[in-house]
Amino acid sequence: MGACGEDPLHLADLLGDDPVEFGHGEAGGKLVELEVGDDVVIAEDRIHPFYVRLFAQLLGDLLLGCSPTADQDVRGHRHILTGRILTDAPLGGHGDWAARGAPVQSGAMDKVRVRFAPSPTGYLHVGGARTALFNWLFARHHGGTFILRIEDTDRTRSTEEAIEQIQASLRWLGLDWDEFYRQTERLRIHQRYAEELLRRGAAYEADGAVWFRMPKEGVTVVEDLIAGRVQFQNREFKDLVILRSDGTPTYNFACVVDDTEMGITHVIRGDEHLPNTPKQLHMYWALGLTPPKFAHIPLILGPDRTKLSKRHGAVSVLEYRRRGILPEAMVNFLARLGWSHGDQEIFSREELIQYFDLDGVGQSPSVFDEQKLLWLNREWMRRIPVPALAESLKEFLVWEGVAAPEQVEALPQATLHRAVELFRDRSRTLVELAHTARMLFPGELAVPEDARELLRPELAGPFLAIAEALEAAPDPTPAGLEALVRGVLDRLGLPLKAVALPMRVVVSGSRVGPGLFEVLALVGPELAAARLRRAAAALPTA
RNA sequence: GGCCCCGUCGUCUAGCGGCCAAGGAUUUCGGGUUCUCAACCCGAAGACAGGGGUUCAAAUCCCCUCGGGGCCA
Repeated sequence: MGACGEDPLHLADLLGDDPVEFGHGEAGGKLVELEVGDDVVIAEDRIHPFYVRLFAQLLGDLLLGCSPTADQDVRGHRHILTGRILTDAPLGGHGDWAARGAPVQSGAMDKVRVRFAPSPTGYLHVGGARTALFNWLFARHHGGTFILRIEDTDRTRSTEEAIEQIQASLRWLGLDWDEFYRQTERLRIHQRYAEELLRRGAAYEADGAVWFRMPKEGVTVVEDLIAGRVQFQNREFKDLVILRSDGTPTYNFACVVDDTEMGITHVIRGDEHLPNTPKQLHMYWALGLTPPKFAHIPLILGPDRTKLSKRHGAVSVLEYRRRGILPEAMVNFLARLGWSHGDQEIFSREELIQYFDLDGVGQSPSVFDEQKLLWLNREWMRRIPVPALAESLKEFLVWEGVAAPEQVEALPQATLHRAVELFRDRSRTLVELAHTARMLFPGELAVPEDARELLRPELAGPFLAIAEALEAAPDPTPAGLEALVRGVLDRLGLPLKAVALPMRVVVSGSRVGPGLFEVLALVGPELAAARLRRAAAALPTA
């Protein structure tokens, strides 16, 4: 279409009379005016730059037909799109801020938009999860938008399964995303930006690839929200490939383009990306764009103080789920790794959202300490409402082979709830809780090694007497059973101490656990009696 | 090898020049309580990497060294 230089074209002319519904959610709005001349101007305060760009993509051919213009000094909430390069309207930002080393102080800051951008080459590990969490918390704290962007440009190593895993991990942690993208779907956009760089002379073609020109003298200053001011000597830089000969973008370039296109305001990512930042800054500047703010968070280390990786054992988020860690505990733990709020240790999701900000993030790397995770997990086991915990427990009962699904379903809810109440104080994980719950189900309980010597032959008589009494128990409550058992023991002239521990072992399969009478009531007098009888028969004969 | 980042109890951290003979949490070890375990309560042990400055005063600011890590080659 040859709209350039001709009469202003109104949106209505392109799309009919009605204003177009555009975007969704809070960021959505209505386009009221669109002119195609030297510039395309969309005037609508409520619309976010991202959607403007999205729309521009729809009109891509039209825009590409225009003669490009220089970037405008954009003011207010107006978004000016040139024929090829699409720029947003950074509020109060000016191109030379980083050169001067002064962070952008925008009076009316754009609504926060952050992203988590994993490459789908494997499961989500705890380091990535922490980065995702910090981004999510930052977005939620500021009422902004959290974006999940899959960096799947490396097609040989990216898998669909990994994408599923990452999403499942984030969902489990309760980190919901507002927008979702995949990099491979955006190739054309990357190429368009590369063309713009070529046109501006900031890039050149060689060996079939497109190279970005890096400055070779002076210094580049990165004003990091966490690391502070970091200077790089430009003589260290070499030109870098931004588009490979096959047309795919390289990491730094794709990152800049996507962050621009998505209107990212804060790039919160791992410290390992800090050396990439000056390269990215120069690309923003070459494009006439105001860069987002950067916040590089210190890495998470393994016990050997090297970057956490597979070598350190369990690092997959879903692996911790399988181990019976609660998402509440994991989130709490991850948040406290590198971030703090005074002396507080336990944070609910709501508190984290309320308190989290970048000024609470430290500068030094932290070691992933499973001990503390386990402690937090038990704390959360005690805080979560019993019905919810019981619900989570059910799948572990099956996974851990404690009971068949139909057995789990057959268990009275009151029993399950009571069991959770009694056991959770003594369990650090749902897995432990599940194993403790084995006593609830019919079947033989193995006598643990450390309890063998408790089962002495002379207990046969008392066991049988108690079993008999239990079979006729009039009151199956803990108090009722206590009275019953104490009565039998009084008749036999035995102190409770003499049989309590062996009984617990026989009835529950362990020498540790809740109060004896709680256990009897929980297991039920019938099952308890059966176990006592079988034990009496199996006792070693003197 | 070059560049960059980091350095408070084993671990997570508070500390942002005087309130610190360094606080909390976890871990470990004692004690109390109980039929056992857990929980709970009380207690113990445990750190400003080292050296120079600046200052009346430094864990806090500056420099060097050492140590650890990351990125690139």
